[in-house]
Amino acid sequence: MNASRTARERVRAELIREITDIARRQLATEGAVGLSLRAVAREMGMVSSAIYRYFPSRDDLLTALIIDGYNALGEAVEHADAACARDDFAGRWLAVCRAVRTWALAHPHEYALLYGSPVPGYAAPQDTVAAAVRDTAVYGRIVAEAHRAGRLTPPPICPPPPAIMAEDAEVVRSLIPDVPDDVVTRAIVAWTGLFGMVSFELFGQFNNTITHRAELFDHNMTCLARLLGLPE
Amino acid sequence: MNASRTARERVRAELIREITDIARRQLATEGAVGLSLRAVAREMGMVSSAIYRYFPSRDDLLTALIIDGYNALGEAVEHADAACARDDFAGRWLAVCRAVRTWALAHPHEYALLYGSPVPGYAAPQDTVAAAVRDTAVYGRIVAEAHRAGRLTPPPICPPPPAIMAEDAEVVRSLIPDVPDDVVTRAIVAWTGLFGMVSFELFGQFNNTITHRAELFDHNMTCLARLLGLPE
DNA sequence: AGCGATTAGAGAGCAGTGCTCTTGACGAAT
DNA sequence: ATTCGTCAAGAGCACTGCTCTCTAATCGCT
Repeated sequence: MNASRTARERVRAELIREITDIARRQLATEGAVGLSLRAVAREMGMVSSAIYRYFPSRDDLLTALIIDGYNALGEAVEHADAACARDDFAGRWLAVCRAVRTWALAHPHEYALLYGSPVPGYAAPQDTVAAAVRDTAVYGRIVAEAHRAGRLTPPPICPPPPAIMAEDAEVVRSLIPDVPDDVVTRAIVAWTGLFGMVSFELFGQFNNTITHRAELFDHNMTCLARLLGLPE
Repeated sequence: MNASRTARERVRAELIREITDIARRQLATEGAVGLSLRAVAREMGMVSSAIYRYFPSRDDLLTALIIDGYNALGEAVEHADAACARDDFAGRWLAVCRAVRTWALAHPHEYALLYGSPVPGYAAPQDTVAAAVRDTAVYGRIVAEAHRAGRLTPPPICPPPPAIMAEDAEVVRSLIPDVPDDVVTRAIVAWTGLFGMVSFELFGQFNNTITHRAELFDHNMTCLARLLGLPE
């Protein structure tokens, strides 16, 4: 009985996989608003209403794609970090930044789904936040390890963070353990700077303006690394 | 004859204004994807097809809203800058940053239209880029004036910008005149950092994580100002 | 003042969407 | 062998952007 149940479950899981695959392909070509359940069904040779057996609504399909996207980006970031020497903290940071940019350029619509304007009326369920921190954790680990190794020497240019932010830092601390508050705030500056840069490039803010984007990206990420206090 | 022509033109302009007003209100409540020409027509007591006399397509209406948005943001930024002492460059930068954030929080959907994921299949026409640089010009002016006044003393932490970027800097130079390349690249770091921060807050990346957002924002913008080399 | 040309609005209609409900068939457990 | 839950299918609702045709009003000019 158990075997038969899993047989049914298996074909069900296979169908869900196929649906998300087709949906991801559609997302890549048409974007999030062009994602159509009917089109997915058509491509599968199903009738549209049958899809609702597997995803109760379009938003649920979007949620699945979002989680997949966070995991794909997280994986790319983890690989980039793993390929570096552990004590080359600046190199790890730059590798992580490049991995984010490369993945985003390769999957622009998925990136937009993760870091672009939220789809109105769509509230990201709690499932997504777990996947969302995957890449952030990598990069928090780099900062934390650099700090622990005594290799974090931030230039004395930032004002001390307001005391009120200690609580927030508390929440963030699970991602960047055992670092002082001012390291946390600098890390947030670098973090938002990274994604601000990638988003600007991807969302067209550099059009007609900046052409040597890879070079500028590397340079700016290095500036942020210095602000963070990463060595070299 | 001129008067009568303008009579017709006037009612036409009035209707266009009314359409964009209703559309903007709809945008504010429903978001860009919820913007419906039929709903606008319904609210105006018109039939849907009549709208097409004024906006040949939904994208054209969106374009009008985008241009209006850039101008509204630009105006807010200009006002914030104008309220500061001309030689208080750090104060002007922070005021501009706050103006962007305040405007974005007050008009989240419009901000998303300007700086969020681009609507797929929608290519921003050239008209929008002219309006888009309005706020950027303000902020480039602050940096340029600080540099000209000899008040720009960037900390020696950034590597020199790659020579290849000189051409890009050339293009940007109209917005930040008469500054060396490394000032331009630092300015881009600060610029992307500002919008990266605002976008993260608005697009939900700080949810369940950072609560004292105004304080963190001010602090981080000050860090970026120091990186830029703005005094005080 | 009146006539021809231009413009505005109304309505029907097409193709597409997300989603719901009902119907009939199949396979598994009793 | 029969009951029961699952599944695909189809019809249908309300909505979208957009195009067409037709009518009525308005404007410019003689």
